[in-house]
Order: sequence, then structure tokens, then C-alpha cells
Amino acid sequence: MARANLTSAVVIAAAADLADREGFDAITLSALARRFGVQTASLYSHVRDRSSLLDGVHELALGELADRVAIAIGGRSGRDALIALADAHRDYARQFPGRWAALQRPAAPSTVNSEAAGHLVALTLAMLRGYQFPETELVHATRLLGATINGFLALEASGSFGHREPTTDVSWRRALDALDTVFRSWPTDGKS
Amino acid sequence: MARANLTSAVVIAAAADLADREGFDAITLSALARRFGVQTASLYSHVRDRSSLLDGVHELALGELADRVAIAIGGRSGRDALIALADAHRDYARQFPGRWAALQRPAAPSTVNSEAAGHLVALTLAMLRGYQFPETELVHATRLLGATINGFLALEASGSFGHREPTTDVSWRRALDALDTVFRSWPTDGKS
DNA sequence: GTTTTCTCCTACAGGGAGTAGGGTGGGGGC
DNA sequence: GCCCCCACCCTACTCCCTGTAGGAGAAAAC
Repeated sequence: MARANLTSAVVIAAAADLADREGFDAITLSALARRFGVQTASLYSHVRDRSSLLDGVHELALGELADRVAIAIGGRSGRDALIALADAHRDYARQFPGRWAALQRPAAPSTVNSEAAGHLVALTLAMLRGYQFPETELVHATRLLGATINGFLALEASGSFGHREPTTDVSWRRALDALDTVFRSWPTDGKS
Repeated sequence: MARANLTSAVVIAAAADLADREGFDAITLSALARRFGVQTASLYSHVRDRSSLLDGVHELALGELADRVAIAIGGRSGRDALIALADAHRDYARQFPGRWAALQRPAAPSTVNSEAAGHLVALTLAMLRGYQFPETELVHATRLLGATINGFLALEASGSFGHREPTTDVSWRRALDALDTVFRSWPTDGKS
């Protein structure tokens, strides 16, 4: 009986592929075991439990997303960088729906402190600095940016926009235009 | 053995309460059966399957949310109405996290065509008309509004904003200010 | 009072999460 | 080149959840 040579990383990668092909909820220890021709119990040597497996997929996706964002915004600034960053997110969400769904789960503490998370945050801040906010406003802008991108992609993925005209592409452009406008004319005084 | 006098509505309401108390994933036919002192199989007379039960909670929440929004925006317009509508959503999400989670699921076809859904859409459009968009831009504004509100609340609920200073309350105000600004200066020409 | 109609029941099949403990084969020590 | 050990994968089980089939009994219809 040939060994499967499983490792934690291999199992997590397979889980991510499975999620992209059959949906996030299809991530099942049983399904992965079948895929590797192995008993379910064997996977528990490599993965603590299902929850930590999902956390692993989350972190994997975060790293991949950060790499794509880095490439996308390289050499750009201001509005161009904003659009590149947002489009990188949208492309990733469409190409890897299962991985994207994993990103919607609350991040595990270890993920929050991971290199991937730090990288993505740094890239986002670098992009936003092109808009020259007061330092205290950067957080709010970051949150608005994240909310808008994630919110739009979530509604788009769930079909809440319907498949009616006009296309969501136009709405997406409008949303990014709106963010650019808002970021450029961000209120500078401390009203709350 | 006393009858439990179950109906579809009673089961759905209990599921919603359960979700608010113990989380959306705690909605389980078994748990509901225990709650009613009844066998699991008995519930299938009132609910087709688990999925349709979740759809029921979705529609219930949609109706409750629409009622709250209606009260909130009554007599207001423009920026005041926008803030009232958004705050109604946020208050609802915080007070009923389980019901809110149910709203994040893709809506069933029957829910899309439900009275509750129509009501909420009508209220949203009524609020947005205060900003006097070109008719063709209303869709895009609606989508941006939904994306921002849902996205913000999702990130807030999942703890993505951390519990750091400054508080999310300030970020929320900023986000609503941004929406108001954007809605008032919405581009009127047809650039795409 | 009889009949009909629900409501709820027992019983079962199927499948996933997770644990306990045992056998084995391949790489490291020598 | 041989042996030993441990990492890897196994069997066997428990528990919980979903969903189906068919039966009993109480309430309502007549």
C-alpha cells in the first residue's frame, strides 16, 4: 500500500481546490480522505480538526491574494492603484470562489498575525497613502474600502444583484469611482 | 402526551431565536425538536428540509427589517433618511445576529418575490430618490449602498476591524458621510 | 358515534466529525 | 548492510445530524 505522503500543506491545498470546484461547504474531511485514497482518521495527523483546516485555507488564500495585489498595484498610484487593487480582489473572488468564501470566515488569531495578512495590510495602506489622508483617518478609509469591496463581491456572488441589466460591471466601475472621489475629498477636520 | 401544536411559522420563529442565541449554525432540526419536546422527524411535517427552514428565517428577518426601516425613515429625507436607513440595518444586525446571518444567505426565489423583499426595495428606492439620480443610475446607487452597508456590518461582525481604537462607530459615520457625499455628487454623464 | 384527517410517533438508512489504539514500512544510526 | 524506531496510516467506535417510510392516536367533521 503506497504511502500518500500527506502533509498539512498538501491537505490544505486540496481542500482549497475542492472548495473552488464544489463549493466551500464541500470541504469535508471525508471527501478529502476519499480524494487521497486514505481513511478519514488518517487526516487528523496533519490537521487538528475541520475548523483549523478551514483556517488553513483562509491563510493560503490570503497569501495568494496578497501576491496578486502586489503585482497589480506595482508602479501605479492614486486612482489607478485603487482600481488595480480592487480588480485584483474581484478577479481572485471570481477565479477562486471557494478560497474567497474561506476568506469571509472570521480570521483565526494565528492568521491575523500571519505574514500574509501583514503583507496585504501593508499593500492596502501603501495604496491609500497615495491619497494623503491625515494619519488618523487612514483606519476609517481602510475600513470603508474593505467594506465596499467585500460587500460588493459578496452581493455579486450571492446573486443579490440578479442577472438583470445593467451589468454589474458598470456598477463596479461606479463603486470604484465613488471610492476614488471620496478618498480625494476626505473630510480633514475631526468631526465625528 | 400533549400536542405541541407546531406550525411552520412557529418552527421558523424558534429557529430564528435559536440562531440569535447560539449562532446561525446552531439552527438544527434536532435542536428545535429537543426544544419542542418532539421527535426530529415530526418537524418535517411543517418544514420541507433544513434549507427551506433557513429560507424561512431569511424571509422572516427581511420582513422585520423592512418594518424597522419603514419606521426609521418615516418623515425624513436626504442625508437624514440615509443615516436612518443604515442605522436601522446596523441596529438590527447587532440585536439579531442570527437573523442577520440568515439574510446573508442567497435568497430563495420565493423570498425574492416576497412581499417583504418588495417592501424593503421600495423603501430603499424611496430614500434614494431624495438624491435625484438619473433613473438609469438608481440601480448602481442601490448596489453601492447595499454593498457598503452589508460589507461594513459583515466585517464588523466577523471582528475584522479588531477591537482597536478608534471605535467602529466613527468609521461607520465616516462611511455614511462618504455615501451621502457620493450620492449628492453622482456623475450624471454616461461614462462607464 | 363513526369516520376522517392531521399530528406526532417509532424505526431506519446514510454520512460526517472526532478519538483510541494498533500495525508497518522507510529512513537514520551504526 | 542491518536493525530499530517513529511517523504514517489503519481498524474500530461513538456521537450527532439529515431525511424517509409507515403506523398510532387524538381532535375535528359529520
